[in-house]
Amino acid sequence: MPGKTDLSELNCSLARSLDIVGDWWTLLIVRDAFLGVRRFGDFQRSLGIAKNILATRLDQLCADGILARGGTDKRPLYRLTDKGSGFLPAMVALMQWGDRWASGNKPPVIVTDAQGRPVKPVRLQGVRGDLDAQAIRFSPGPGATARTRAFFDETSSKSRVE
Amino acid sequence: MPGKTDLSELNCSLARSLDIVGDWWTLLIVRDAFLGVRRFGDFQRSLGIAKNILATRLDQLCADGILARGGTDKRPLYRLTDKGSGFLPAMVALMQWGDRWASGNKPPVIVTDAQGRPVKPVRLQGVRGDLDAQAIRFSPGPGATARTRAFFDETSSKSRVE
DNA sequence: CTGTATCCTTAAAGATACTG
DNA sequence: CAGTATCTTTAAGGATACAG
Repeated sequence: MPGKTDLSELNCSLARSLDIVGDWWTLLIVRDAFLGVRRFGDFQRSLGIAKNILATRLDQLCADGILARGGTDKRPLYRLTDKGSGFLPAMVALMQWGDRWASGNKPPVIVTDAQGRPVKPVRLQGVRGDLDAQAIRFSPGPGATARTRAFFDETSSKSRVE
Repeated sequence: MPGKTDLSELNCSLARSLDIVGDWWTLLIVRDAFLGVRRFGDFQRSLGIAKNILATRLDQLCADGILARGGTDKRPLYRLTDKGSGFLPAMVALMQWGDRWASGNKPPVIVTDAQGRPVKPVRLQGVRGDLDAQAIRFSPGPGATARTRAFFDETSSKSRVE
């Protein structure tokens, strides 16, 4: 993977997320953190990840403010920050998509509320209710670059022709 | 990246999702597809990706049933299938997380309904309303392996002690 | 237990040239 | 326009040994 693409250049919210949390191990570590894993060794055994890899990921996750170190210096605890906890909807949406579309088997993990009642499938909601892919639109936002605006102009003009 | 970790082994819904859609280019291609991009060349220019890389990703996305080829053989169109469209909640949740936590700038892309009304932040919903990270629980599902069950036993017993 | 420090290996990105 | 075919490079994973 030479010269790993600099996604931050792409001026895209998705790319910015992926830049932080968009590799396999990182996401899986976050998942484990949601499941209650706190210790270095527990992450390691749970994931079967090499120790040096885990160490760099944990460092990065702390640097990015997704995990915070607690406990003692010799025996740290890693726990989710608010930023990390805020990732829950995205993570569950990802899991649900996998359950729905990428699995012959039944889900290995069930997400419920504290009383064991099911969590509903994550949906997009507008002011008048649920929205699906046909019901939504994308448009250049306040942070859009000229390039992004040009992209939207071009894309929408094309869709008119097709 | 020698011997790219086989996530499917992990028996995790998240891992299964990541196995399919969990690399940078793939996600970004899917994003572009949601934005209305349909042509090989448009993907290429939009993403600045090498043609050989794009070709393999597009092939894989078709093989995985996320995109489907239309148009002519000489001039294919790539459009989202239902499986691909079903990824929308996850993608928007990822974008929203990036907007909220990984961005000093304002979002470059705004998601709205067809009337231009805003899409609400994606939230987890239980039977009684919104749920946050403290309000949810994970438990072994019907597809859980013995290993997964053991993991849950151990994790929950530890959290009692801490 | 929680890491560091090395070394090795290789999958995969990128560039480029070529084809129908 | 939409790829295929090579070739080269290199970032990053894995293993292992060692340290506080």
